Amino acid sequence: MKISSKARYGLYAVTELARNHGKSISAVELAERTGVTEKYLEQILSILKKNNIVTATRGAAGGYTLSDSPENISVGAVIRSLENNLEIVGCINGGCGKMCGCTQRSLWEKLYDYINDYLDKINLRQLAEENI
Amino acid sequence: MKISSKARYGLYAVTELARNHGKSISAVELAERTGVTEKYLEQILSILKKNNIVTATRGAAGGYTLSDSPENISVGAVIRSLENNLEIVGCINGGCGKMCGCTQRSLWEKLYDYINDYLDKINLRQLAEENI
DNA sequence: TTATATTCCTAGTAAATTAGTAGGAATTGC
DNA sequence: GCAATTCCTACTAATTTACTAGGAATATAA
Repeated sequence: MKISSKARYGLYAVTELARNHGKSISAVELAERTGVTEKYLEQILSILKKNNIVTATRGAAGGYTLSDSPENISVGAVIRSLENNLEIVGCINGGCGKMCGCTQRSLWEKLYDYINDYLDKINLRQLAEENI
Repeated sequence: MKISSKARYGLYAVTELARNHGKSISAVELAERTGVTEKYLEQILSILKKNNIVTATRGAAGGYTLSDSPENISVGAVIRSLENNLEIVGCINGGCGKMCGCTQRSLWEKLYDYINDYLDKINLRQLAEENI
């Protein structure tokens, strides 16, 4: 149960975009500033684009920008885009008489709700200003 | 960011022990009831023993019991024993001028505190009685 | 129109972690 | 002594994560 580096790297990138809101920053530039390799960061940014967190413009002088102002983008939205397994455990042995996920279901459901609530309360502006 | 099956299986096992508090149950028996293979469950139980969650007695008629009454053992204690990565992200690029974990440190620290608080509020008795 | 800088797309590989298997030694109760 | 058990350790398989790589598509500017 840990945060993937993909999610952390993505959060680095959008934090940097939040600090420069309005400007378009290329993947190369973001890679340099965050210390993540360009190609890997491109993939991460493409996921963020699909999830409408960032907007990309192609061609020379292109790059990435936040799709909305930093205070309107929650850390939760970013993390949910990049973190694959922030999900509930299903029923493992459906109706087989053994123990199954159902005993624990409510436990994990609530836990994930907690996590999401917490992450949704923090926005990129706060993160950029290290005001958490 | 998901709960490992090791942790879930371990929680199955201790839940079953909680339901039969006082009795000693063998790994074979527990494996049968939970649907986890015996050898794997043995390993899980040995970790729980090291963390003083369960007590084992060897030899014929031996088996496992909870080290304390179910209401005194929190789900958090069980999960922390079995889940390797319930931890804070350290500084990744120490003082290198790139972005590092420190920007996000407070974020993840608080998140993990939240998670632990939540899991510590629930004890094995509640889980056994599905009273969550 | 040509060079250049960028995003975009996809396939592949390497590394790490998780999950599970296996065998047998040590211990205990009958 | 035998049977049932925990305990210990090494190994393998499967899955996921993390990255590498190449090049097509697109846009800008000289």
